[in-house]
Amino acid sequence: MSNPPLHDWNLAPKAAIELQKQLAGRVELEDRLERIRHIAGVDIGFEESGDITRAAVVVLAWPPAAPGEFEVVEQVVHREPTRMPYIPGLLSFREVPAALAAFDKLTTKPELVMVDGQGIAHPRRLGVASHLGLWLDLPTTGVAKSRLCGRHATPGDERGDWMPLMDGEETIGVVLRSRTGVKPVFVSPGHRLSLPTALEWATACLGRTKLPEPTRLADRLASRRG
DNA sequence: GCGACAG
DNA sequence: ATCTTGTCGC
Repeated sequence: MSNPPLHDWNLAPKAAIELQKQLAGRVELEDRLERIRHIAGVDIGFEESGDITRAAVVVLAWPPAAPGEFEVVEQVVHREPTRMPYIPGLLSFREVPAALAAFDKLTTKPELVMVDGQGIAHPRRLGVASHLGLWLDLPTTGVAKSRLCGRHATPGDERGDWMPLMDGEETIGVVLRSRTGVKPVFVSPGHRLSLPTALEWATACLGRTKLPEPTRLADRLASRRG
């Protein structure tokens, strides 16, 4: 893949926050997708007590052979020294550099990328999925296991039930019951796609577990299990 | 000042 | 995120 215009990642919190406000203005929430043939899942894990950051990308073929049965086309792992501590709201500065390096190793070019974390459901509308989407210049959607910001009612108990995630009058994502009887996931568009489309793809990629297949497989690989 | 807080 | 065994439930 090409080398996106990287900025300085090692910024002080205050400077990082200002940069997020700038970059948020570049995020596109209109659908701008190519025909989907490959969907990538991305996640980051840590080794050596957190000293090593491990980025994993798994590419799945679309459509699946059978509902919920995806074929893994390619998967890569990239390890590098951890550069930033975890600070709520500034997650992308800790994870995106490693994710970009992992994408550089990728041979397949996905038309859609699912990221473990928030898209625009972020205080400044620049969660890790949005930030990564800008630098990859690819459609991305965020699927997080818990809430960062916003308020919402409890979605129904049936798989597929959802409720909007609101920040004041603004709808920033949806809380989706991805599996009956399990805590819901938080879906929000990252870049180059709308919320309805983000929800459609997150739902379309569901297997029989809580997380959509792209993110679930990347999660396993990043935690050196898969 | 007091909570809340993706991974 | 990560450290960790068994155990409850479909």
